[in-house]
Amino acid sequence: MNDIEHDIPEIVINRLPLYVRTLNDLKLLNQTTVSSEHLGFLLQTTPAQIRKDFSHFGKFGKQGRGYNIDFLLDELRNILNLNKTWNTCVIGAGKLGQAVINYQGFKKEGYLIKVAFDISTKKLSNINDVEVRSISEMNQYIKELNIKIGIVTVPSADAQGVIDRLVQCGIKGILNYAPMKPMIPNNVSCMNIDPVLSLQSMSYYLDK
Amino acid sequence: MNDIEHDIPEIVINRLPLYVRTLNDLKLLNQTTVSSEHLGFLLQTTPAQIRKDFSHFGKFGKQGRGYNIDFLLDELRNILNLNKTWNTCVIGAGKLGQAVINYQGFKKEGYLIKVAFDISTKKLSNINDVEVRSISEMNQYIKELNIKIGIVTVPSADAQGVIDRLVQCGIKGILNYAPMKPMIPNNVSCMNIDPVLSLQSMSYYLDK
DNA sequence: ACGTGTGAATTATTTCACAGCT
DNA sequence: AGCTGTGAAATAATTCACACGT
Repeated sequence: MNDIEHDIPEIVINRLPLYVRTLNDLKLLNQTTVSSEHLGFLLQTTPAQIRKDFSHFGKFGKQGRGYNIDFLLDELRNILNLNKTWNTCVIGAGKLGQAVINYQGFKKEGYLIKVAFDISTKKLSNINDVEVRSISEMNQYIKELNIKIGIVTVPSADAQGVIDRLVQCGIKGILNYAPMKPMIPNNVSCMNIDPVLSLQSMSYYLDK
Repeated sequence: MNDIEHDIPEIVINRLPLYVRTLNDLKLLNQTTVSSEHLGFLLQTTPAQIRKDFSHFGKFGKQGRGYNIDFLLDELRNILNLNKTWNTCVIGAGKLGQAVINYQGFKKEGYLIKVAFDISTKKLSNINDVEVRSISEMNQYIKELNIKIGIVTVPSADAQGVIDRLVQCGIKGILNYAPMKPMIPNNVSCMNIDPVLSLQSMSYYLDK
């Protein structure tokens, strides 16, 4: 390959955040360099895979010396567009939505929950400093607050409708907590979080 | 292939719960049969993949007629060991742990949270009818209550220690909410839930 | 001597395409 | 006519292995 690589496999993209996370950990331990061997050990993967993954984007290492952690981190964060903050909103202010809003892990990584929406006008209030607005005001808020990511925490039956509206509002990414597979246009990306599916996959192995 | 197939790819196992979920949805709509074509449409995958996935386990369909939903569901649920309930425990009774305990989706699918553990003796009490016990009593409770799955909701720094203890207590499956990749012996299975990783992968596509 | 970057080889996964049953 | 189950073919992903720079 020569310069800029096109159409990188999704499976590779999905591993990059793991590298970022582990490099952050190493940095906190005052490490300055790391080899693909060591990174592979920490992530229980092969050095070859790590080097191959990086090779899609450029040459980040030094032969005989490994990778400079600060440099590699910055490169990976740039590739993933993490060197900026992203404005998000939560749709569904029930128990799950409240838990998501109260979770501090998003903000820590630059994903800011700017507003929440719910159909019920009863629970219009604040959750952990996040205003809860009527779902009818979605379009206005998403545009005014430059929100690019929607976090869906409504019941399964309502999720497709909510997602359709989000897409119409110009949302570019959806994190879907509803246990269903939404239909999404292919200029919008979507990741699904369903711990029950994980438990069910796991159950296959539990009797072995 | 002939009778019982060995060593089925994990990627296949991970898709089975999606089929189960969708078949349940169809059942609620009073459908009695489904083709791989239709199931593929609902899950945005190819009919060939679905048929190939099933073929690892047997012949569940009828040529020219598709699959009987009740029959297929029962077969898939048996393969995944879902036709029973699983006892679980939650380790970490902080905000995240409380949210997990309050989430009704686990019980609905047969994953029963029988007890929670925490180091802090201050918060020893009940969360949604689930007793919170000291982490020092873990071994005793896991054995007495026949708990096979541990749901880890402690901070990242404590997770490996907790997981090591769970493994020593004979736990067979771990659902890990801590944002780290634990070291696990290979007779124990582990699935990780980290919504931040999903957002970070998604961010790659948001500028495209 | 160490460890990256990368073509080539290997292995895994998906898709094709069609014989055969209902 | 419709649709499964499955070998064969095609594509994708991983791993090997080594030339080469530090």
